[in-house]
Amino acid sequence: MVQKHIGIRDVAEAAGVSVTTVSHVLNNTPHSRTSSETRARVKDAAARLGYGPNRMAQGLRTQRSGMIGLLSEEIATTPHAGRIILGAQETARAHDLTLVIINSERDANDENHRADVDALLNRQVDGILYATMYHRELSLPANLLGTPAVLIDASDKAGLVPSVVPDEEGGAIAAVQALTDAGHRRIGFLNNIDDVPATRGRLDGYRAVLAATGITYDPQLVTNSPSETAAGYAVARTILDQANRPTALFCYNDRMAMGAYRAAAELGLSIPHDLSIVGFDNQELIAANIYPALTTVALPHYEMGAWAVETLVGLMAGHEEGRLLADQPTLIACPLVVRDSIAPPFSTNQHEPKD
Amino acid sequence: MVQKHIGIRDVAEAAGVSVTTVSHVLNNTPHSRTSSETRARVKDAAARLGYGPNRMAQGLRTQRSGMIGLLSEEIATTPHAGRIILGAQETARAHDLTLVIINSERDANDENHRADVDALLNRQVDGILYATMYHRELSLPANLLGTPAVLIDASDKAGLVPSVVPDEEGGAIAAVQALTDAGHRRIGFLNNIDDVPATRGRLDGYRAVLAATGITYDPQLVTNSPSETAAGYAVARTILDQANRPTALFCYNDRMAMGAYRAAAELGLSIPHDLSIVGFDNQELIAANIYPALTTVALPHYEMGAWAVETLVGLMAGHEEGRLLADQPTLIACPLVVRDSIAPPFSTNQHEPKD
DNA sequence: CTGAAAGCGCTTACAG
DNA sequence: CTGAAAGCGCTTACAG
Repeated sequence: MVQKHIGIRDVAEAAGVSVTTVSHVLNNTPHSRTSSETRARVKDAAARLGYGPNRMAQGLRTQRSGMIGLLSEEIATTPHAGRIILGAQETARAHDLTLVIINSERDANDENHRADVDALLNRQVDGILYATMYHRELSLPANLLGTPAVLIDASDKAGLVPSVVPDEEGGAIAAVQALTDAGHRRIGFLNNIDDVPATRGRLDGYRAVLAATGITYDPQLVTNSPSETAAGYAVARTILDQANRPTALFCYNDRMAMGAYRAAAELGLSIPHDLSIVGFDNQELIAANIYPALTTVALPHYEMGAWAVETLVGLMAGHEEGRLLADQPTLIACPLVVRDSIAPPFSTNQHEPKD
Repeated sequence: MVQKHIGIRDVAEAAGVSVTTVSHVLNNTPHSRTSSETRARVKDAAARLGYGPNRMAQGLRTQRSGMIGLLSEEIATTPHAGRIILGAQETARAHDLTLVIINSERDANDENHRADVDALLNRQVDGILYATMYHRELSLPANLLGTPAVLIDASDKAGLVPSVVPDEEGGAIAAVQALTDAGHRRIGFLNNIDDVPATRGRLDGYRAVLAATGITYDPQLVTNSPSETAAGYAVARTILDQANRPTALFCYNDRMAMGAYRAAAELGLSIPHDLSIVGFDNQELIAANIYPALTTVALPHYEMGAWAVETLVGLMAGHEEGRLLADQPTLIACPLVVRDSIAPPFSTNQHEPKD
């Protein structure tokens, strides 16, 4: 039942050649010549026996494992993780690289991170991807610096390692512009309260659109609160209770938008006709299932995973461009995902106006 | 900068002993004796140099890679994936095993699956975890059978490989019982329309509670529709429009429950006072953020991942118990997660009755 | 065009 | 109690 695993020697025997020759033809070794007749015999034998090279032996010999490690924080805590992994995994596979995933502990300290990196290093990974599960700045474990590495959804305080992050400002611009394009001038912004890049970038985007459209920035319309549904509800209630209330709300994330939906319902405001709402994150589960479906901005998780692997591959090949990328995080666009939560202001009739 | 990677020979030199001795003390080789003085010197040298064994060399020599492969379908399409991975990954780590993840294509056919398994086999994984992203029955690629393997959230038609699945019936019992315990007798069930184990199991659970409570099964109260929010809304509207409408709804999943929430709102029914609702899946993003927060049944993804690795480890060690598990899927409990969507029927006052 | 041989970094009988 | 040596399955100068 358990047939002995077949190796390169078995192929050589079956083809009546040396293992050297088998290796040459199967790897297409450059500068090696083999008669096409021999090549055929070898390939045939390999296929017939179902031979696949032992990657550990290969790796030991070539000093390249063909594996890259993905070190991620809270892999499962966030619904985003999957798409980063998917982007990294598919791109890795396209390069014939295997992705090894290691999850760092929730309350990981520097020592834990060191240990995680060491675990990967002992596995002889050729490079390391370091992903955090929301966009932030961090200082890296020292042992990461000896190996090709790239950061996902995080940037390196010291600017030594290339990193890729979402273009928060651009995403906010797309969101708010969708609102101004629909004719809104009084636009509330339920911002996060944490001092993270997303909070700053999305505010910048909001202000940029206002400025470009000639709308005066009104601090009354901007709030900072925890980025949770409950806080979103509370803050939306407050902001919508103003005499001259906004006709549209830009929410820091989809969960806050969910809270805003509830506030609107309680106030008898119909979305989008009495109130337009745009979110951020594009958490499908919420955005696509809430009623009406939420127009929001997508975080480019898949793309960041893919970009990171491509860049890592370049670094591993010793390309210099990779190193040049290190001092500035690379921004990936956050596209607007249009659903049903935006309409022109005061469009009290149930049907979209045809124009 | 790039210090040459240190190997066992460096440690041997530094400690003034042979590599054999280093290997013995670092691995705690059974039946090997080493003076405690030597042991100390070796350990000290290893620590000082920051030595970690090259796992590829180790693996090549011992014929065990210390890696297990997780083959998963649609790793990122579902929010569940993360918790399966997390459970598997943490358990693997506890056994000093590394998890290698490979994502099978969305429209994978048998040939693709064979190729995925081969990729893992070439990596010399010691065992394979095969996860589908929703509970179903499948036939396995032939090349999987030569290696220790266990199925997650899926069962093997041929009964050759151990598998772990959620206890759908038990979960449904917990859900419906929560309703009957609150005093409900007319309980609608918005079931899925697909013929999958969850559809059958959850219906069985529903009927079991009814039978145990002496409530006659009323087919009018049970629907089959796609398990989406929109269909959940439509079906809930219909079922709640009946003259003698149910006082509670058991929903196949949280998305359908979300649709039911909307139907209730439109009909002016306040949850939970006019209508109690219980869901299934415990998709945090929905269940915890919807208002009122949804009482639902959790799928034991983390636990399934952990169980699978434990079982795989047993299989790899050659334990016979593992093999015995193969003919019947192992069931893991689906616990009820109590939130705010259940109340006694006709509890029209806004405050919970104190008793 | 083809092959014999060394060696990647370990572990493990075996000898002393 | 300690060490010399073989060998895991490959690749790659090198020789012919």
